[in-house]
Amino acid sequence: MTEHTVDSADDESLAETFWAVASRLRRQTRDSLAPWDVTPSQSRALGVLARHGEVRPGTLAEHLRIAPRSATEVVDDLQTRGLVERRPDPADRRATLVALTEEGDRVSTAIRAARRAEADRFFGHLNDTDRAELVRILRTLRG
Amino acid sequence: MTEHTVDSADDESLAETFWAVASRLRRQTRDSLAPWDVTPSQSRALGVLARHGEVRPGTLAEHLRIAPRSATEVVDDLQTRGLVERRPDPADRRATLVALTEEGDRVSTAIRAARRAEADRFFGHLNDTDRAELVRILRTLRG
DNA sequence: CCTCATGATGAGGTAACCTCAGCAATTACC
DNA sequence: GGTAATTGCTGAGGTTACCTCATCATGAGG
Repeated sequence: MTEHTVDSADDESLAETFWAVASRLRRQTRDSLAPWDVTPSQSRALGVLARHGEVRPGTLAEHLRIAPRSATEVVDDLQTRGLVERRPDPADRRATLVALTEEGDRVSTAIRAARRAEADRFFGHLNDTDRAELVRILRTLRG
Repeated sequence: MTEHTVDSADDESLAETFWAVASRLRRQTRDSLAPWDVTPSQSRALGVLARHGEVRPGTLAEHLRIAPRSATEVVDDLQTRGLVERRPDPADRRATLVALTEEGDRVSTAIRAARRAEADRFFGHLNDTDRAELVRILRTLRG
């Protein structure tokens, strides 16, 4: 009875295995983000902002591949935490621009480092070849 | 402006790519399950029941790698849909056994086929070698 | 029997999405 | 230059899939 009681090799294989990995990664990510009180989806948004500078919510949504309405939500959360601010888009008065605050910038840098460390820990069990293979295959699947 | 505006190669790479794939797969799975009005997590539970026969909620939880309380929930849902039934465990009067009903059995068989087809469609872009590689690597990561 | 562990579930909560409806500003077209 | 359609954002409200904590019954060991 010491056995793990986890579906293993007998299984629906690919999809099932994929999800098992996904949920392990999700938990680990959540934990590694805990020090900043930032959720995974918020951290993804911070990443986009750090990479692209100020963007409109709709653009953010495209980058994150979520519905525009959902981006509004993430921005709301980040704003209450003081990590981003909204300002009017001078080019279109319907639109808003979302930008990192100074603290948002600091936090996003810290998180970037932490995420890198975490990814190393998670994917570090793989040797370089396997890691490269994995990226390549996943890129194919991403579509 | 026809461009996809999607973070591509410039990226946090592995983890990000992984999640992009995950969400594509999630959507597709959801859609492919629609004909039976069954959610992904329910279908996973059905799969376990089909493979292992009647089990206690707690055991189901272990197989699905979720908290026991959450298994109760999935079982509730499946029960309202008439796909599983609960019966007392003759060996322990605290416990309950969850088993597929006849319809649950039929549905789970159908779903198994559909999921296989769907997985083929999704992972079918890969050649056999890549598919094998992917399984192997994911198994390493699953822990 | 008395205590402690275990199995299930009620209560209540969270993250991360979604759709649909509505308002405001812009653009397209005659 | 005036109406019509479109675009950008957000309120309202919903869903899925989880979670923890508390409770209650039963079981197992001393």
